[in-house]
Amino acid sequence: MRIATWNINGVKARIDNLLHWLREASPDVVCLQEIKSVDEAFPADVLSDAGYNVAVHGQKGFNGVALLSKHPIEDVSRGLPDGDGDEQARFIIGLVAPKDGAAVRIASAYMPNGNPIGTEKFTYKLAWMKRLEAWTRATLAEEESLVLAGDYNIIPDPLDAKNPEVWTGDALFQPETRGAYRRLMALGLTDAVRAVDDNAGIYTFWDYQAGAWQKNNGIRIDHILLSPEAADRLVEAGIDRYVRAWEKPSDHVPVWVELRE
DNA sequence: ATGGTTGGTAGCCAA
Repeated sequence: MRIATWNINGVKARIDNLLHWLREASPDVVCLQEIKSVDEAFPADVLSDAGYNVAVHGQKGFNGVALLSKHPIEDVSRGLPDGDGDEQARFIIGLVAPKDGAAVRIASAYMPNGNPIGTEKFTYKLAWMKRLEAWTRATLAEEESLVLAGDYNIIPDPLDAKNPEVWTGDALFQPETRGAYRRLMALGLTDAVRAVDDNAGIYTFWDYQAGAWQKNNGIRIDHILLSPEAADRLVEAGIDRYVRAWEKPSDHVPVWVELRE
């Protein structure tokens, strides 16, 4: 099963790119972030015509996440399922069950950006990470194939930025942010891309400004994290960076994993 | 060099 994640920065502005990439890459499941759409305006019809079931958790103007799947999506939850609620639409999870294959529980997560540091936005980011860690700890006890995919808005390591020194004052690279990510990973998750390639220079985001793409001034902030049961099934992982060179691109590109049945 | 670009929305806010 091929599972991808992509922050598309507006589903309405990106629908042609999305459909084009779906035809080329043909993923089984796609975790979308920053759809910037309410549920009613999400283009479920054209995505259904393209062969995908849809589960959406949207809001007006900002944020918003969705799951697309060639297989049925069951047991859908919107928002982090810890009962605490959230004014911002940042998490959706469902069980994807192929007819003739093992099921995978898959989340599409859009972590808070957290900038600027020293404000309530950064506090919200750290609180959100803490909630995710607590929920993940409890959920890993189920010993299922679990895939936590999304835009983490976290640069885990200096290797994950072309110019790490320019990110020192940024919420994406703060010691508290990286510490929260390390605690999450220490629960026993596997970073799928790093499991197959530990080289520098692997990025998923290039800013629109100052010619970042042309200079390859990128960062790696979109991650696919696997439970031990899912990691046992890991075949391959990759980043579709060619999508960043298309007309009207998102500032993020798709990241994907292939899991054996 | 504290810049500049995009999306959603209707003035700026978020990234």
